[in-house]
Amino acid sequence: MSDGLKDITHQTAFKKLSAAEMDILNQNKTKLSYKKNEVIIKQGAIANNILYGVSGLFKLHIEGAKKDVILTLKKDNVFLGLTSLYLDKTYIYSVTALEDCVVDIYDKNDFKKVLKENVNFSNEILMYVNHNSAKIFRRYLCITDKNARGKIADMILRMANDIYESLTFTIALSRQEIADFVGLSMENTIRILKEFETDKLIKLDGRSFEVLDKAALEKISDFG
Amino acid sequence: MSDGLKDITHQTAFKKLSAAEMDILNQNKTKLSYKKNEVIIKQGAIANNILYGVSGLFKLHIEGAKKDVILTLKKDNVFLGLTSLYLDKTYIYSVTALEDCVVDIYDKNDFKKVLKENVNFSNEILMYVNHNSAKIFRRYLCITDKNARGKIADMILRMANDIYESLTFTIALSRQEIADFVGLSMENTIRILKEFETDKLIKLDGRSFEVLDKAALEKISDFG
DNA sequence: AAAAAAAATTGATTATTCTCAACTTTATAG
DNA sequence: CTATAAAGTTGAGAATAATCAATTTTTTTT
Repeated sequence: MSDGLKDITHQTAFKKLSAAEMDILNQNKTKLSYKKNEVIIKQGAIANNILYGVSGLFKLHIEGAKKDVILTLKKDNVFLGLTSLYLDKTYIYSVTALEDCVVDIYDKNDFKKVLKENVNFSNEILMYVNHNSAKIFRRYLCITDKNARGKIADMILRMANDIYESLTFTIALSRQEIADFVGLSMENTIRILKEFETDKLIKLDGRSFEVLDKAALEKISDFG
Repeated sequence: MSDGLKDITHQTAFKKLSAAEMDILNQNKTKLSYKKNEVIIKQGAIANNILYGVSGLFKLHIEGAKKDVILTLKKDNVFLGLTSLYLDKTYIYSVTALEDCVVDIYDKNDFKKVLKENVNFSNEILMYVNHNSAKIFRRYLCITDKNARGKIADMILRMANDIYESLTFTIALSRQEIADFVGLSMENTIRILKEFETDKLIKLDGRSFEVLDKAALEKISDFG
């Protein structure tokens, strides 16, 4: 189940930069703190910035006609909003803080300037964007190929393996957000979670999760 | 409905290269023809190459546990397999010819070499990968947010607007492939197509489609 | 051109998931 | 610490989509 889904940190990109190039990035840099549930990037807003998540947990999501769809979660030391680098005038997804967090905000044009100067930096960024694509491809497969139980099992494993890196974790997502993440109704999501608990696959207490039978969850994720 | 989903051609990337850099790419280049339905890139194979689709129509798809999931279709003058550039040892999706086609095959290491040398080329490639991400995000939203009728309406509009650029077209996909594209069962896919025909939204004759009421399809796509 | 195979279609049934409504628990505000 | 709001839970019924089976049409092969 660890098909390279864990986010790679983006710290190494900055190491490719000279002092002068860092100065270009830093001249218009702002550091901001956001509280839990605050919107950091608003879908549809003019994309003037590239953000770097210094600490915290981030939710990337698109507001659909009927649902809010969570594309992915991202931890600290990752770029946010890279997709709008060359492409769009506006951000194509929103980013919301799932925990209190700190974000460095760079000017997009400064960013582009450095990208045009430093090929190693550029290639590093290319690698991250590549990585994001691969991640979303796998998410796409998951949501299309799996039934509801498989989706929930996959979500639990992803949280344990990639986000919290522990079989015991307190999830930052509400039940509604879990539903938005897996693309199911909240009621169905809750029912399946309870079912997993009854079957002794997990232990639940509000938002605290404990994976009791990882092998069984993997089986459900793979074949469900 | 034209939210920048139409593929941008990748021709301009080559214009950024010097003669010497083109030589690097061309030294190990092969030009191959594929017949309709031939597999060009096989998911899971060692990713030694970057491909450039010269002519034809390409299907990018992932073989899931139960279903074959079509990620996207691509026309001529686009790179194929870029996602495996820095990331994976193996291709994460398959590419199959939907029409007879011609493909230039580049060595991945030559490609990387040029990327490391030429920042303009690198930025151009970054733009394409960006663009692909945006496309798949929208597909992800579509498949999660829309009901079956909405998905089919969206598919028809995508074909008309982005792939065939005409309200009248002969689709290269079988009914099963249309189902794989929208993530529905083949039977349900057929039923909804027939329903649209009965409702005078489209005219169907085997694989030939004619969009009769685009506005209505857009409404179904947006609200369905 | 006939036979065989593949693809497309249709109907009936089953399974899955969603929606709605009521209710309980937890969190927040005064 | 009570009142109020928000989040989480449960059950019943409706809606949606999948599956299975049979049949027709189209395509390919001989």
